[in-house]
Amino acid sequence: MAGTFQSIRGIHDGLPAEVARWRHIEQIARTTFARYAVHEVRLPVLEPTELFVRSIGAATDIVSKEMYAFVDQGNDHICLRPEGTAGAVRAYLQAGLTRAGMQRWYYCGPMFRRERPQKGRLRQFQQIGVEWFAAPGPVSDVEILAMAHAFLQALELSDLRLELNSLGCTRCRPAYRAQLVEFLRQRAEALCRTCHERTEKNPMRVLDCKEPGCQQQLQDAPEIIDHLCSDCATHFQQVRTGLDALDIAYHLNPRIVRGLDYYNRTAFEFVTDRLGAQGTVLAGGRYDGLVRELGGPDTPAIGFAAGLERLAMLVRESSLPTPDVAVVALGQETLAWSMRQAEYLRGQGLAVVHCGGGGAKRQFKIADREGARYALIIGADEMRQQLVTLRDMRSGEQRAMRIEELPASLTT
RNA sequence: GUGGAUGUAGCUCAAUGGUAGAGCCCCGGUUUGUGGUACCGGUGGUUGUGGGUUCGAGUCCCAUCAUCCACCCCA
Repeated sequence: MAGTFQSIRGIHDGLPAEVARWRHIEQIARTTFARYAVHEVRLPVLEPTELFVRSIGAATDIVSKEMYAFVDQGNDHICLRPEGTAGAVRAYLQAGLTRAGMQRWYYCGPMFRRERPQKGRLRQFQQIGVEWFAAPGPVSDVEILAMAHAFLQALELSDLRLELNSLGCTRCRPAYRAQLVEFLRQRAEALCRTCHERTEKNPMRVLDCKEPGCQQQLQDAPEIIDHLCSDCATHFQQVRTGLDALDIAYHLNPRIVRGLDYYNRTAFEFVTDRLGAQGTVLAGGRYDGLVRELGGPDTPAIGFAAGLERLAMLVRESSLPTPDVAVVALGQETLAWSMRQAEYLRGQGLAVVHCGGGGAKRQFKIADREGARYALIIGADEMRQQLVTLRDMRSGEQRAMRIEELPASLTT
């Protein structure tokens, strides 16, 4: 269509068929999360830019080149949120909830990252996110994983696998990191160009490089799992024991690296092979240091985010609800009365469309296309007798009745 | 940000450099009170956009925009 407006690149419309799928997923999230006593929050889409610089990390791709950040008319530096966790922590602190005990939150809403679009990657996308604050022990890790698992199960998503890792903490990670960098530098010759950059910027990323040549070099690379401090090792072991107790299968993947700086200890991803290169459908982990980093007290926390559009690509076709009744008004003089009957039925809780009057054939075609279960035929004859004719659009059976009888006669 | 593929009717797609077509959808008719089948007819296009080459461009060239796929990154 030349000359018409187009949505911004990578920002798509949610049309009815797609939204039906989203609603289905959201509804399952709500019912699943409710069983874990998790409560919904609705947080701003606009946040101070600095919030993400401080939380996600200035060096990350998200902050350094993907944020929709701008200066507004009042000279404030604000941005469209690229993810949900930082805003949730900000709200948690702003509301003074640090002494209110464990907070279990979920949210659903749009996030924004200015990336190159591709399958499963949009510039505006929706996340269903969960954040638990003041959630210290491995029990929280296990339970939030169990909840994510239950959510995906309820969606009847098959061939998803859970990959699990521990990223260590500020005590054990630096030493490991130094050891890894040392290892990588020794092999720098054999590594690809991007891995050279990663060695300096984010060495753990080198581990999941897709170059076969790099992977070959990395076979005996040191893995964080083997270098956890005793607290982290114990924590991780307890998480694994808990998952086993709940019969939740997982693969240890020592090479999972969470992209955002604030993660520590437990990191996890639910992954599918059905989505091409963007196979992570739900991912998260522990971020014990973030609340403090943003000015609050030491507060252990854990969370995850699921990509709504990615989930929607995996969920089987969901159909739009169709009307119960389509009103066919025959003859100009019946129009007003027919609209009153339609309103009456809507008042009785039925979904009703009016076919707009005019030719009978045209209106029945509309009733058919709308997928209405019944047609309600109102002609001059019916109106004179204060009756309506109900036609079953599948069987073709018709029956005249008073409008008040109609709702009860549909119950089958 | 890098690379590759693709843009023709609402949709899916045709058209050796020589008058832009089909199927589906839509609208109408055969049936002025009966849909989903059938038959008949009809609407609908600056060929994504802007340049260039040519007597002539949907077709060749350049640029640009968008979509898709991959890298990168991530949900």
